[in-house]
Amino acid sequence: MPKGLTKRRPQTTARLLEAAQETFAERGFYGSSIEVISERAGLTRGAFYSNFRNKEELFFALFDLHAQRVVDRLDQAVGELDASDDPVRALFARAVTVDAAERRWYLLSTEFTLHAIRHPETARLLAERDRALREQIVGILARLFARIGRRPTADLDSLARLTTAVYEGSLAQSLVEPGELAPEELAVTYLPPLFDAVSEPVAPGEDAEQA
Amino acid sequence: MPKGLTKRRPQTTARLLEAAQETFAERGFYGSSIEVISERAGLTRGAFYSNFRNKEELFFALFDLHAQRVVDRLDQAVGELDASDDPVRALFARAVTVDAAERRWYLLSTEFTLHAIRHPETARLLAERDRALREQIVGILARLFARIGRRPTADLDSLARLTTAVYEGSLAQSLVEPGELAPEELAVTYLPPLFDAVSEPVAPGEDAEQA
DNA sequence: AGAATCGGATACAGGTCTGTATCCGATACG
DNA sequence: CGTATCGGATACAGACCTGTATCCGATTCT
Repeated sequence: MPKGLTKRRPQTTARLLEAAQETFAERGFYGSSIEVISERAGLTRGAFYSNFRNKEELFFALFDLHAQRVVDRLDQAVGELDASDDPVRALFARAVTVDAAERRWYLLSTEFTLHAIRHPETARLLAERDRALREQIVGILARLFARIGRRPTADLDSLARLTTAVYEGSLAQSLVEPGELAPEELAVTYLPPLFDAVSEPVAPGEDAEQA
Repeated sequence: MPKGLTKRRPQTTARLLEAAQETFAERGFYGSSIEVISERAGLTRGAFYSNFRNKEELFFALFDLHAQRVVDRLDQAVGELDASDDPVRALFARAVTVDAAERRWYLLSTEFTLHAIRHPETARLLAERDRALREQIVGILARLFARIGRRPTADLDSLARLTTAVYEGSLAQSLVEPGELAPEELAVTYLPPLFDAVSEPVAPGEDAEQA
């Protein structure tokens, strides 16, 4: 519950996050010292330590930002679903855009995951974050099925895992072989029929809601 | 062309490589200092710098060792191909074993690849190594097709790339979801029919060799 | 056996990074 | 307007790590 001159604070935090994003992109997680990040933000390490406990916490802040962006985009896309021929395909085509920022994030999170594998405490934190994000996605999937008048026959959590795996796997391949494969292609092509296969139409009468 | 007491040399080199493997497995590439590796080998940094220029060169030495193992295993498996119902499947089932060492190597090489992405000079060296390995594999694939009396209709280099991609992609997934998916499964299941699809039988009369 | 060389140990110089403790100007609030 | 607090800067202490230069015992070859 801080009360004081809390006006400059969010500004400073934002500048650090911005600088971190750029620095991580150029030099990776290990290669980015706290000093360089702070300098890039036009601040000193003092400011950094006043805002974050360490570099890991900084990464997690970026993680949260990114997760929010993903959820927002998916959420909005589900909300704007039209009654097209293949609504699921339309959704992925809209929501799954792999731009430069997305590629950068993939590289960073991969590096961080490898780091976490060697540091159990960090791995715990990361897994918890992953879980929370997946939970959000499960909610969106549920809304999606409701929206298209179908009921999933498969476990939504595992479906969320698969969706993520396809997306990330495709991204990895397109990084290794740039130009050979559009990163969105696998998801857009294979997920719609899959979603169809793991769900069934709801009977006309029943569409009551339950949390 | 060294002539002197070259008898202890290979011993020392081997001890350093062994220690590097263990240390990298426990602490990753970045996390392993040359000092720790040397100590683990029961030597000092002096010995290390007498045998390798730096940590990267050490990694590449491990790369060569691993590549040789892969090539040997594949090569031998092709040589011992029996006239079974599905020879390609039999080959992959034999040659593609994903043990703990293989998983460790995957983690290490992935970390190193990310490192290389940020260091163009290193990336060049890595790409060159990859190319050389792929060349070996192309040779093996050629022998394989000859052995089963078929002629490839697709570019062997791209087929080698795909094979590697399937293998590594599968490995990545099985690391993320241990127990859900046997790492060999995708390769064993999907590659045989694929190989069949990209080749045609040779006409009975013609089976002359050409380098 | 002696000379030349090799291989690894030791010592040195330099650089980088982290985290903390302290300080001081600025601001909000009474 | 004065005071308490906040936020960032500065300074400090300590830990690593790399690469090189030098040294010395051991060994091969003649």
